[in-house]
Amino acid sequence: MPPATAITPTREQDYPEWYQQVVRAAELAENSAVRGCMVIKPWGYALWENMRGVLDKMFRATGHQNAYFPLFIPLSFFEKEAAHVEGFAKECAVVTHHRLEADGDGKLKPVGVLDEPLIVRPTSETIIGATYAKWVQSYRDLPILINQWANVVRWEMRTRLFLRTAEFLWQEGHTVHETEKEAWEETRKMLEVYRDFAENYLAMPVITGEKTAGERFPGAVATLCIEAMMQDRKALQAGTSHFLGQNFARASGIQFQNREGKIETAWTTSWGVSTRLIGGLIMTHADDNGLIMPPRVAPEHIVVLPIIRADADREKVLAYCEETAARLREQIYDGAPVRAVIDRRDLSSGDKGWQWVKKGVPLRVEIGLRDVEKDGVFVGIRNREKKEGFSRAEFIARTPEILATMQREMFAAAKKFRADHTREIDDLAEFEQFFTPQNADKPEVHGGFALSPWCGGAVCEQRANAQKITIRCLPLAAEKAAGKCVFCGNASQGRAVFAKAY
RNA sequence: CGGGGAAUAGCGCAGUUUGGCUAGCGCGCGUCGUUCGGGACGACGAGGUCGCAGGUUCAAAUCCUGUUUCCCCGACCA
Repeated sequence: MPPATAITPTREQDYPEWYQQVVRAAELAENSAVRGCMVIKPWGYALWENMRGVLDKMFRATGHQNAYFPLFIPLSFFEKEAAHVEGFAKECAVVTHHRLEADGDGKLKPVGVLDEPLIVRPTSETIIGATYAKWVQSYRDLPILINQWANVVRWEMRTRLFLRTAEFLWQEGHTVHETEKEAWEETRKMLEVYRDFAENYLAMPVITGEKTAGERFPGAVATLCIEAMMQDRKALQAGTSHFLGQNFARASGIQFQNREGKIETAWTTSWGVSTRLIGGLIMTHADDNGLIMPPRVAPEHIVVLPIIRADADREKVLAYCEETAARLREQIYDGAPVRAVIDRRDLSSGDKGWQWVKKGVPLRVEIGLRDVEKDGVFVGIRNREKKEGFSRAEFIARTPEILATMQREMFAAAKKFRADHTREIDDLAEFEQFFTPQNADKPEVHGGFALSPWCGGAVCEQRANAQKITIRCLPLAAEKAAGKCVFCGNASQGRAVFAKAY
């Protein structure tokens, strides 16, 4: 007997373990021999490439260019911004030597101590800032609008595939502006790009908001973020856009002569999303049978599965599959040809089908002799229960629409889930009850987003933190006069999103 | 980094307490045959320096020391 679900355990039985099993069953990534560092497998990397492709277009459309800066940052650069140092020092990988020599026992040991240690970038504000300082002399040199696709390293104590790895892939935008206003506009504009991408491509609803002082990027004046709700109702910070004020410009010496001929310090921003988004995508959409890829970023839209009973049928069925795949590829979905593959592997059809279910390919098209004879196809739509029969012509013609519908349904389902587990809470007892599991020994999935009035005070924020609840953000859309702080009863600044988080 | 658990074939595990024949099982993998529309079956077969390094012993997967990696909880964080 096969298991009732393709993934064991189910989300309800053991959510963290379910997550890992989905990553593995979908062949997205696996752990490597290096502590905290993952191998991203072809299916996972193809997903990342699609995500990257979309984001890259969006960055270009908003006037940005790509460039590349060094992996290593001289320690002295890093020391320049005090808050930044404090925030990242504990998780820096440091290069102290530049040569290996064999010792007597046939082992290699590092020799050649560097005069100045290099840190492996945890983020690139300082090295890019130092470069920009040379590039900027006049207001005519501004703005600088640059993005970098790169890997960064943060030596985290506890890692989880995609969600928090020691090395991860990301993009980091770094911009320089003449005025505070312009830098703020950039910060908000890029947050909006992230929201657009998360919701319209990943089908992952997000709340846009501003971080509290305690949750801010080290060295930033303000950090804006997009926050998503995972299926265990915890929050995931899915992207950030920082208004850095003049802090980093001052530290790096980014100055320019303004229109009046006076020397001024520039205004900078930085913004990033990472492979963590893949973790978010999984925890937003995957079910107990594995991953479900949102069509717009799926590595393949369709897998064609030939069902061959007898050798005599093989040629006929395969020819029909080929023709079907070719005609599918002539269809345009989301501005590009539909991505379809045929899985010719000689495996039993059930096994093969389940592999694709777990990988989350949006549409599985099963084709056997029966379909060939009646010019039909039998289609599994990954976010639906039942497989459906179509005439071939109808299915091919409707494929773009089916994919678009699926994308829409996935977003709607995720949005409903979030709404179902979001509550406005004004009362402290209710607040605490909301975040307390019924079964303390083996906590069940509970809680969600509490929209509660907050006075803006760090003391009240810490009262929440003590219960592992954090203020995810102050939503940009929040109404202002929202009553009394749920903790102290003082006048609130507006409702904050409280949640347990990754 | 603190607490807990783990590492034996690709995956999941037994064996370790009480050291002792040639280290087993299920799935997967290979070949052949029968199959094939929601996880097929039979026969034969391949695959392991028991995480790594030391030590104790006539003898180590098993005992001791160190170390690496993974998982869970906590602190920290994208």
